[in-house]
Amino acid sequence: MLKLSRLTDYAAVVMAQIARHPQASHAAAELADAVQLPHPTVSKTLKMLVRAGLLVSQRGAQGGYRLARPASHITAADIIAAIEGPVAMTECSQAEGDCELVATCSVADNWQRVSLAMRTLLESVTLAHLADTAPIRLPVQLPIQTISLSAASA
Amino acid sequence: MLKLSRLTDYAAVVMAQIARHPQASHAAAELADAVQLPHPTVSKTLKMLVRAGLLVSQRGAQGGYRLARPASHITAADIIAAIEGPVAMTECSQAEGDCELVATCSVADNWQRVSLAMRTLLESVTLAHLADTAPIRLPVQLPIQTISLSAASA
DNA sequence: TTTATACAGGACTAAAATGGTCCTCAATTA
DNA sequence: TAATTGAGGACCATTTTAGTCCTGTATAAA
Repeated sequence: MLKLSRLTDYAAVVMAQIARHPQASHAAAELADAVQLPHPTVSKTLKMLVRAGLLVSQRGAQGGYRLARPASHITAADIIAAIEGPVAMTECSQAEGDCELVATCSVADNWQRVSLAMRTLLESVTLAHLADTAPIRLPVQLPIQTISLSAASA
Repeated sequence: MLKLSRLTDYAAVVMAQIARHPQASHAAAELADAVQLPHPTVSKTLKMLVRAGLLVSQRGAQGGYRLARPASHITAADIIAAIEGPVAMTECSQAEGDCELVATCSVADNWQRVSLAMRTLLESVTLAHLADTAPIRLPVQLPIQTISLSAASA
């Protein structure tokens, strides 16, 4: 289904919650309560987001989490990558490319272009967009083949 | 990783193989040999593609598979949907929407817009594109917010 | 009519990913 | 020093995925 994992969904919701109050430090318990999800799960998600460099944490009383950088500089691709690893539609779209069929695979090139387009799309959506209640605008309604996406432009 | 399942990859490769020789009927064994994948697995994939209406099959000697319609009318989204079900990034982007948190979920709207954009992108890529060796062109390099994607336009 | 070919459908298994919980340790602050 | 709060990782149950195989059925050619 080409679906995000549930944890990624949680991550987005939690990040949006923090983004709406960027000054404050948010404890895991507080966030779990705010988004109506179990504490351990939210906590796990937060730790992943810290490791990915999207959040900074502070221990101890009055500690908690806050954004590592402005919401407008955190993208949907960042959040997805923090939980699921890099956005890549196929094995061979990854850097390491451990698919041994690349040689005989006739569609690898074009799948990778599609994959790149998806990544570009996800990079164009920021946390500020997600947290906002106003509809975001996305560049996808043009007829195909009007605009070039060369493989080299990555 | 927002990755396609391996079977979906196989499906794309097999479909491309058929698309390159649209007149002939292709037996599962022949295709498995052509794409260098095990017969049972290719066979399973083919059956799924038939059930999704992307291929038509003929039994018996000289039977096999061929495209149900021209390659230019089969999209990447079709192929993905045939194997993995409808393209939807989040639970709540699906029709049935069995996520009971929608009410409290603050990002549902915008995730659905992103999901829609992804689907649109995948629908704009055809099997003819995938099977072709020429680079495809995709509409994703525009700056964000120049073009509107309203939720209602689905 | 018979036989070989080739797909249909589904059962089945092994392996991996996912979702979720919990425990112990470390840092910070009042 | 005690209370708070995150870090890290172990752990388990469940689901998904990948892959194989078996039995049945349709078709075409001999």
